[in-house]
Amino acid sequence: MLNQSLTEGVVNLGWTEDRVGALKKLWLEGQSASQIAKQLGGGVTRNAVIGKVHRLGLSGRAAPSQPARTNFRPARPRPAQAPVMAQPSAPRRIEAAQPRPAVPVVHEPAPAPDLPGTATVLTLGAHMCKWPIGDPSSTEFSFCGRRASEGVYCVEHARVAYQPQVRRGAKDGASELARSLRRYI
DNA sequence: CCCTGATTCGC
DNA sequence: GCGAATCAGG
Repeated sequence: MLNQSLTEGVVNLGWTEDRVGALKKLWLEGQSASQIAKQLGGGVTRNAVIGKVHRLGLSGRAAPSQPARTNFRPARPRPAQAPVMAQPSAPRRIEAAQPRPAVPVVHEPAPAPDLPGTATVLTLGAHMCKWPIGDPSSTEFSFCGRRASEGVYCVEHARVAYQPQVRRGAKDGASELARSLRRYI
């Protein structure tokens, strides 16, 4: 069998129509540049993907993972490799953002305050339980939201929050505490 | 420190 | 045209 695996590993396939098509598809699906780069393979980096996306004019999609930065970056103060003189008659103009269809802002419906973990920082009222649910850095983060009775927590969470003290000296008190806390994590 | 996209500019 | 380097930000 002849060697047909010379192209294995890191290879620089160009932007064939196939790959460009895949890029468009994945990008429009909302995949991040790094994810796309990973799937395309061929040693393409996320920078390459982003660069291609811009060249294709695909930038600014419906569901960007994160809002792009708002500040304009002044210039790139890079340690110049060669002291080439600047072009006097070809100043780079600051291109204003191209007019794009305004992105409709979707408002979430008010969550039911009955179920724990449905109150967001926006909907959390004064008398709602402020026990955190989930990872605070996640978009899924929320608060318990039930009626607060003991301080800022509901009855159930107040018991956890205001545990007076661990009975030291008790047999295996630590694991007992851990067990009691486990259901709240 | 992880990640995101944006931009510049040497190649 | 390409993409590394760099930036700004979550």
